[in-house]
Amino acid sequence: MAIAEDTRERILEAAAAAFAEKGFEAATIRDICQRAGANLAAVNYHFGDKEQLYLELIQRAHRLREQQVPLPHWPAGTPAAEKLRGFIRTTMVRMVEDPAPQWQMQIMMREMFHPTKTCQALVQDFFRQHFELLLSILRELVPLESDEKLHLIGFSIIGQCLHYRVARPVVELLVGADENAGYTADLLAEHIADFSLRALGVPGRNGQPRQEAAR
Amino acid sequence: MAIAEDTRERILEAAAAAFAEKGFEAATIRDICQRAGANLAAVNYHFGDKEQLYLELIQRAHRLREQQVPLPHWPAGTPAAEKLRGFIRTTMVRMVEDPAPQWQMQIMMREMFHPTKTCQALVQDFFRQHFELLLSILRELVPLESDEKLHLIGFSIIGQCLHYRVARPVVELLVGADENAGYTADLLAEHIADFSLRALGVPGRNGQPRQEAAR
DNA sequence: AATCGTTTCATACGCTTGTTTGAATTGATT
DNA sequence: AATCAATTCAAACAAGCGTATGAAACGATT
Repeated sequence: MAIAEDTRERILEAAAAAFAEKGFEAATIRDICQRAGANLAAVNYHFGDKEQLYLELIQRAHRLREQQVPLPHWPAGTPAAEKLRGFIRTTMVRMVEDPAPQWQMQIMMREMFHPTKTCQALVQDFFRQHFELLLSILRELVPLESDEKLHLIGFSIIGQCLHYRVARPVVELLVGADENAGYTADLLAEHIADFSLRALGVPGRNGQPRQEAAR
Repeated sequence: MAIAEDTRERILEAAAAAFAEKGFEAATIRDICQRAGANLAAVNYHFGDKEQLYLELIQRAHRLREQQVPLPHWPAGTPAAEKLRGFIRTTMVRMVEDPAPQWQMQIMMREMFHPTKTCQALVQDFFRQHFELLLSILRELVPLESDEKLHLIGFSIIGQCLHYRVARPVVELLVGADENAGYTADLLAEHIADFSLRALGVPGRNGQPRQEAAR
């Protein structure tokens, strides 16, 4: 019983790594079971089949995301610009950092771009949650813009963040390994926030710095 | 002879579609040959094996890109801001529009994010070319910034563009099918250019419009 | 100590994949 | 009309995949 739960857990761990690395079809049950030190038939016994194993993993990823890197929640009166900075920072931590095993975000991404019917709903509201929060901040920040314009602005911000997850190999190739190594969540988040707030015509933290700032 | 060249060509066409849709491993030779109306063994006969067929396709994509949507070239004295607008517009056309069969960009992308050793070099300088051009424009636009900062700015711009290729399913899901249908290369390019130029502190076309602009 | 439900294991089945092979077909050249 | 290289074809191959099965091993309960 205790042992059973144990191999179940080991399989989930191994599957997480495998699915994140190679995707659903490319990852093989044989590889997963070998990494988990379990028998080939273990997946069938504990989960039924490959797809249900994957489904359970997605649900787990969804749950863990919320616990480990919750979306920020601000006290009333927080300036909208500060909220945007917080939002971007949280997003970047989720994108590039490794506080929890990073297979979670990796799988959510893969699931979004190559959807599996089984868990569309789950992944959908994961992204919708983020987007709605971002929109509410933007509405506060530039109340005069139309909804359509706000959507575009939202994508401009998300696009900047996503780039460092989705195109990381390209980034490293273009700036070199050293500079790439310095791209921490904090550094990137600050740049993206500065860039975006300026684009929105919101003055920087100390009046309007920049020009001449970095060297 | 003439017939042989013909099936060779048909296979290349079919393979382009298949690889772009499903990627290298997921696309099957059987499917490709069926679409091409050729025998299963035709790939082996004309190309040797699956990988060499893929390689030939990448080379072709690389060549065609240059011909069909060349990077813009400006007369001396063109304002840097105008160059940036042109660069972004060209990029967006390559990203979302379908002037040539769009498998070309699709395959280049896939090759970048899931590299195949065989054609790293080819794909690398495809991206490097773009990036260097963008950097040269930015240097002209904000000459006071350091190279590191320029890299970040470059990624902010590319990230915004890439988003509409890489995350298009998410985009459609978040704004609905109607609004998504209105996202032409022109519309998106103009937004991204406005957004980015403002972020760089470069005044818009007519002084400093925006706020109250779109409705 | 014997029993019984739970979990592991080795093995095999059916299917799809990329690749190979040797015969059939074709179309131009002699 | 005969010949011959180039091309097509049906069929088969080994290898890998997800899944299914029935026997073995295990642990708690009687």
